[in-house]
Amino acid sequence: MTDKKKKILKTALNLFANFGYESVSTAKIAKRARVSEALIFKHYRSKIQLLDAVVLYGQEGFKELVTNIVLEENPKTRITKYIDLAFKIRNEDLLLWKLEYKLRLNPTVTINTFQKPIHTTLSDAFQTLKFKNPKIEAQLLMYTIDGFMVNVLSGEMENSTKLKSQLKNKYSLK
Amino acid sequence: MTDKKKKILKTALNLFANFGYESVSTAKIAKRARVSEALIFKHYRSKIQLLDAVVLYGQEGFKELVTNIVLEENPKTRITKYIDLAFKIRNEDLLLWKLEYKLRLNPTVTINTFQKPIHTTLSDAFQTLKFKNPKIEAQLLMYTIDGFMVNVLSGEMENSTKLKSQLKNKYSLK
Amino acid sequence: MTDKKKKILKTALNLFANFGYESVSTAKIAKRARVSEALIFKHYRSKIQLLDAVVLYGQEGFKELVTNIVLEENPKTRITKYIDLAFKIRNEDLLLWKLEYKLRLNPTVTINTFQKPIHTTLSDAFQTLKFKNPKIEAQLLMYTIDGFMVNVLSGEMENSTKLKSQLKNKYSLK
Amino acid sequence: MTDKKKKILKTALNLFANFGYESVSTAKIAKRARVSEALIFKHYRSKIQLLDAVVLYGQEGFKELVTNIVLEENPKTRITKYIDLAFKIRNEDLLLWKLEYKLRLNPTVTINTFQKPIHTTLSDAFQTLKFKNPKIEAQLLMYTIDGFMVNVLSGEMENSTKLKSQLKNKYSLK
DNA sequence: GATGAATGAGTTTTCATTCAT
DNA sequence: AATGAATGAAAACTCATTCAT
Repeated sequence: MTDKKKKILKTALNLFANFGYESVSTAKIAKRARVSEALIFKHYRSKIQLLDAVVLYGQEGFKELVTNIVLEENPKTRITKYIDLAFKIRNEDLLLWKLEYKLRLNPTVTINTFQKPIHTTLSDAFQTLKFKNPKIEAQLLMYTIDGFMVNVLSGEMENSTKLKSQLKNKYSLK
Repeated sequence: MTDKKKKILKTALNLFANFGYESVSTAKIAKRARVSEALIFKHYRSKIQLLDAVVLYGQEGFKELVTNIVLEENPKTRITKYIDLAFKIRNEDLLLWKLEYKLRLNPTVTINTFQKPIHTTLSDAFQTLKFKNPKIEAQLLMYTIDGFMVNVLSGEMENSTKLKSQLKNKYSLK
Repeated sequence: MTDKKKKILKTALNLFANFGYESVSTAKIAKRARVSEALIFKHYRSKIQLLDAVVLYGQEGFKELVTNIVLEENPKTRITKYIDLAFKIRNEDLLLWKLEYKLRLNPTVTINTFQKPIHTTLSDAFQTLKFKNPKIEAQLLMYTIDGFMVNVLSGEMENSTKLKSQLKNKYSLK
Repeated sequence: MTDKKKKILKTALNLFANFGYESVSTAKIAKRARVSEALIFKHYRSKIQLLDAVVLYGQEGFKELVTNIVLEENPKTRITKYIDLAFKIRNEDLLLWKLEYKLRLNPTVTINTFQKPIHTTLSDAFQTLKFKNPKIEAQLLMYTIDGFMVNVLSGEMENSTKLKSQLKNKYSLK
């Protein structure tokens, strides 16, 4: 992957995440990435396939995070890790998350959200911890995190430390 | 408000909610509403002001729901009502919710989300019920509901009955 | 002629003269004249016919001025009157002149410029005064005035007193 | 500058000069120039900037003419050259003049009319020739030429030979 | 790999005009 | 006489995409 090809990808991620796929023209991407508009099409064939590539590239980052959770043996730690995920997004990952949630509400392109493996592994953890209805429990926790993310990503920064500890308390985590 | 003017508003709500503001052209709205494109601009001046009008029109509906919660005196019932809100969206309101959440992530236009009054009233309820950190508690509940909504609105219909009762259980509601 | 009909005419003159026929929409005229757009068409049938009416209305004013020159018996006074014409445009007539010259360069509508009678009467005056080539002489004087007008109307206010006396000097007028 | 880009410029000059900026649509220009409408905007960004470019392109031509007058040492010849300017417009320059005068009355875009340098150089000539009030004299001559131009450009072709010689006579030029 | 030139189909918006009341 | 509602056609401009080099 040449420098310019990568530059296009990163610029597209940045713009799509911040302004939405529809609001960003290929011309704008080209300008920001300091490449010709034609090059975008040489490398990615169409705007939608560029989005595809961006999403795929983003998913690389997510995969790592998910794996880290799924492979955690201790159920409490596993849940803790999941919760921590949302509360300490690395700056570089912020764009990925923004795009992810935008695409969930505006499914321009099919994305793999890793929702299912997360749900499975959390259900398993709750079951091991003898929670009633572990599947439902996992679902509810995931919703809470989703809701938190949506709010954070739309710009409202909360005092997340208190939130996190209170949430962990609910599951007797520290 | 003439029939056609209202028709434009409803059509716009429908299309904006389902496909997003950017993806819907005024031509498409006009066609679906069976009016001339020019009429949209006669009545609403610009596409963005049409969105404004749509949002305002939508908010009318929300106001009622929020009032119903805020005015509830019994704290337990108040929280229950809030939870129920998300779990039994009237079909006619579905579009409003879709648009609301789309706009939250893509703030094309400033919307009043009623988040603040809801938070205040829920905090108050939790305080009355002697919960620790009632504000945080309210916040977390709201996130859970938000997360649920996001998932529901992006098309994943869950077995919501179990979810609802489990969630209510957490707050010792029935 | 009703008040509103006249208001439309005057507003149209004002706008056409200042911004040009093409740049002024019937909507703008209606707004400024505080009448409905439809009324313009009730009274004048079309935008171009409104211009026609405006021009005709303007010509009323000109006719008077021209007559005043043509009927002047003394040749020197006649020429003097013509020169004075340009140098003391009444404020109310300014719009008429603006429109006149705009239409001369952009003949949207056929206008009667009174050029011919003026030329005839000036030629006659110069002949009486024994000028060589009185027709050409008249033509040249008319050009000078035209040029002066074009410059005045495009906003460049000159120290016209000196100009006038110098010009009159050339024809031994005072 | 590619062929098509130049073609657009020339076509625009032609149409703007003959029909006026407002009356000529970009669609018409594109059609006449046998290019896509989009290309106009690729090359010139907006209709008004196209006019800008046209004017700039035109001014190139004028600059030459003006220089030729200003650099003339002999005062009589200098004035003669100025007068001749108007009386023998090269066919290719006609469009430039039309546009120039149209824009003077309808200042859609700021144009450099070279009025000032011409006035200075003519004043100087008249002073050298011991005319009284050389500045005013220059002004009057310029008005006469302006007036002549306005009339010629609005289509009234006069027997200009006689006019020219009579005008020159006034300044004892041949 | 990279670009500048070019375009067809679309975008939002404005236009002059008509019609029912 | 006067208006508000309504429209077809056109306006300027943008879009994603192709192609020759």
